Amino acid sequence: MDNLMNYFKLLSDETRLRIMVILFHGEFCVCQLTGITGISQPNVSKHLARLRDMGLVKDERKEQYIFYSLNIKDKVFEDILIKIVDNIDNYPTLRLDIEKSKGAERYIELMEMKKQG
Amino acid sequence: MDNLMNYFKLLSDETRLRIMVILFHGEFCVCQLTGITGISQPNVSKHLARLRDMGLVKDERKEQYIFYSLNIKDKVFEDILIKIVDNIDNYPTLRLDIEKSKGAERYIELMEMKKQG
DNA sequence: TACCCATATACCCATGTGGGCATATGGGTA
DNA sequence: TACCCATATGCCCACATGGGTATATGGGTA
Repeated sequence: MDNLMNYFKLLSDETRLRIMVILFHGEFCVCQLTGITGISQPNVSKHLARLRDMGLVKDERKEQYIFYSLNIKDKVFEDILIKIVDNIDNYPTLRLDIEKSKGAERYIELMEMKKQG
Repeated sequence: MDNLMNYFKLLSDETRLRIMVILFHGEFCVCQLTGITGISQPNVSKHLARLRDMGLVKDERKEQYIFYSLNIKDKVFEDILIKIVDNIDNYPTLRLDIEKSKGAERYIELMEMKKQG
């Protein structure tokens, strides 16, 4: 039951709920998640760390970026997430995040452009 | 989305999670919930009040006892609860609560006996 | 009215939490 | 080696939360 409660605690925070739902739709790096959500980079990182420590998310470095993706083993928790995603139209913020996530390469391009000045 | 987050926050607390799962199986008064769970009466009352304020639970007085029952209108939330109950065997504490709830009249009888000395 | 009893509330404490900001880390490259 | 940059972490603050104990409330009954 502790696990179950921890899942709910994780989803009870807006930042984490948004991150989880975005990651449900693909893998994204920190700068993309920051761009999509408008949440500060340290904040995104901190919540990702919590999700990773809970084993719900895994990370993989690709060149200079670290990509996160879901890593859910608990069937009940997975079904809960699916339930949310299936009803995404009820949750405008989540819906908008998903829309923006479709153009998420943009946030990496912005990083590259910034480097080249 | 705020509602969704509130649902998760409610379920992230052990006391409330247990109460919700018990109420899923019937209606019970405060003293029964106290007896089933072993949680103190003020604590049970406080959490019931929060659940009532969220509109997830309703109360009805019957003689000297106040019975609480579920009052869930949100389909997503209802499905989440069902998901938990369907997998109750994964959660020993919840399972034990349900077992004890089957003999919950006992806790009312104890109250009556106490009155008569 | 006065009392009883099931339930609700007030107050206190210790603890957990999220966010902002500054800064550390560490892999890649020159 | 030294530097750059994406990401991670530390520290701080304000605030919410949960539980315990004591007490208030309010419906029923005499």
